Amino acid sequence: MKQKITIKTIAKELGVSTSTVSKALKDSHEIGKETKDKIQAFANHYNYKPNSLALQLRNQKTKVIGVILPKIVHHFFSTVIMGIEAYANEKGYHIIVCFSNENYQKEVETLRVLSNGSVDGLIVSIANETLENKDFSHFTDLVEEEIPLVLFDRVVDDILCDKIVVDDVGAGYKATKHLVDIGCKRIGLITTPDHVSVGALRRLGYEKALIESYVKTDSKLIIKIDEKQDIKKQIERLFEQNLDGIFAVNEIYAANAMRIAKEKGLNIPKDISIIGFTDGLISEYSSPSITTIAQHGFIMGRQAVELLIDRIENETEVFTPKKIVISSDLKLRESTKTSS
Amino acid sequence: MKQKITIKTIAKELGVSTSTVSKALKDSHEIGKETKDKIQAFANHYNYKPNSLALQLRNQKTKVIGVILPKIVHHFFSTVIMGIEAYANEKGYHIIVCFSNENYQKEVETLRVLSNGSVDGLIVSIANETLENKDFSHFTDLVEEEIPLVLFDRVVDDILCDKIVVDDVGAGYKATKHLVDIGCKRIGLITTPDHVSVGALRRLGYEKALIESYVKTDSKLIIKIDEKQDIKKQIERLFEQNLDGIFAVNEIYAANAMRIAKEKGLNIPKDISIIGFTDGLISEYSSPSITTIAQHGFIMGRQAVELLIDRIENETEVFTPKKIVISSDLKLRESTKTSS
DNA sequence: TGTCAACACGAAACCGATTTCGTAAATTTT
DNA sequence: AAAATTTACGAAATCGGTTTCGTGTTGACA
Repeated sequence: MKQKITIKTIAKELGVSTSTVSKALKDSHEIGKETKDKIQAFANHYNYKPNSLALQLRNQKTKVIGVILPKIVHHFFSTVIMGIEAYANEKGYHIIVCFSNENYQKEVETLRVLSNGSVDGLIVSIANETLENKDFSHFTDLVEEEIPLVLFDRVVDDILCDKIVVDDVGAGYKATKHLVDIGCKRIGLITTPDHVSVGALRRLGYEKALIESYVKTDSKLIIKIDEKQDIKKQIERLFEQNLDGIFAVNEIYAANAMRIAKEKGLNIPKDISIIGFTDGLISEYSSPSITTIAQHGFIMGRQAVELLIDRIENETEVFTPKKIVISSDLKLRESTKTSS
Repeated sequence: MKQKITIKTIAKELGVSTSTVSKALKDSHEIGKETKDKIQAFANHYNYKPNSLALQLRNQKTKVIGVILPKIVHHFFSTVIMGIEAYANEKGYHIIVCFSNENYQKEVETLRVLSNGSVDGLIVSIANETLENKDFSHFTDLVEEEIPLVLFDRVVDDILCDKIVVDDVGAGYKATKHLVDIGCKRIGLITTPDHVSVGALRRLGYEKALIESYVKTDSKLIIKIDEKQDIKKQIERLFEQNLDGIFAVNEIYAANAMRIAKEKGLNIPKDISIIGFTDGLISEYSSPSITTIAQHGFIMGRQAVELLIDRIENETEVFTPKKIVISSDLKLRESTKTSS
């Protein structure tokens, strides 16, 4: 890189002190008009830009927010990023995005690297592996250091910090209830292993809806996907059961289920109704398009960063962790019957 | 945030100088074993982490790469990010991701903010608006300052820097040629306005394939989508023509085309074959699944960052801009006939 | 016992800014 | 004309590290 022009360069070149340059560039009244003009013209001509590292060091704040996501090739998470970035920018912050790739070690490492002054605060959605092995000390350490932290979507109660979550129970309930309402009697659930909290919560909603509607729950109708194995094969086993409705806790599962149903010659939605989760492009563009729970990722991201910036800028307040629940809507499309 | 523990704190607490602490923590031979142990134990106990801003300032490098994308809720771009992040991490770099949202002003602003020392180099895919109004001075300024810059996918020749592109002409040719080969006679093209270079290039490939196969090109078969208006309506107009094949320059256009074809009662692929671009989830999960040009975003990202880090770490070399062309493959699926 | 090297550590400069405080010169006040 | 005040600028500290260059204390050797 070319030798950057600094305040020192300008000072030497114009035969003044660095303090004079600094003040002149800030249009301070302390500096005479002539000197000011001279300095400003010079700086302008050579396209001087103050070194942000120096400023960050001096001001003890970076105006940068760290974001750690389990993955990015995923409609929900990329939508959340958009929400975060939009509001962050509005407030003069930038975001540095990292990915844990659902990997515990990488999450620990990334957290370590980002928590050494590079960022003013962090927004994180926890990696699956971490949720599985239940070791959250890297997060509690962070809380200990009082580094502002907001968790979203995948959260755990043990970590004392602000949280933004979807009303997963409510969403699971809404979806299942709708299936019941349109006349489904045997509703399958395609979910994640129990350690993924969102999956477990959505299942709770599913069960609640069934119980409330006096529909028998049947563990044979519930299938927990192990993502390390072939997803489609696992879902196929669900179709050995007699089904007239499916609630899948994400888009991919729903799309897979739909494909299998078609392969089996079932008509969607006449023979079987399907509801997914996450209102992504698959749901929108597949045919039939998939009725789904819309998660409002953009709003979640925005809320998360709003909360975080509030923490960063109002440190003085006593700390009482907030938990914001974002409600989610059922978006009716073609994969569900319109009524019984 | 809690008062961070610094080298100064440790020095004062243990009654030594900061230089001693610094050296002790680096296990320098200059420091006696006893002192070293004492300092290391103390630092360890209080979980001392060197302030990265201070180091970056001193070393005059940040080990951070800035990435500016037009959008993120997009399979191709998020895949590219993965590729960038993976290799960057391997090399000890972090990435700070920003979005132009296809907006010229935001691109200028973001570039300005990132080029003041926060990053060692930049990877950018140019915003549509910028391509349209053809003002690239914010990029040429960057080149002027000799800040390492790599452009990918959406590039322009006027900017003298490294570039990673897809072989868009070749890809367009491949797709169209395949349609011809399976017997399509009237092949529609759904593309972008001309200022989007990738769209224009893919069209070139399309035309080349047709000419080569002695198929008449017909401008009525080519439709340029204005994304500010309703996409589906625009594509519907294409169906007023007699068609037996469609090449769409992205997934969304292809999915829309497929939906319209279905609505018109056409059988895919019997009545009409469709090929898309970008191997995203839509192509994979729609039914029929869409034959598509796979862009290898991960590889592109990786190549881009490889090139960039090479530039960053070997500044001494004379600068001759490289242009790497990533070839793309046709991924056959269900939306095209298997043969004529 | 004087000399020299090795050892263990500290002072100070540096990275690029900001900001407080001090001060010479100019101007105003009395 | 002496005193007070304003003007216009510079010196130096600071942010949190690293690194070069001393330097005082040992111990070994002649």
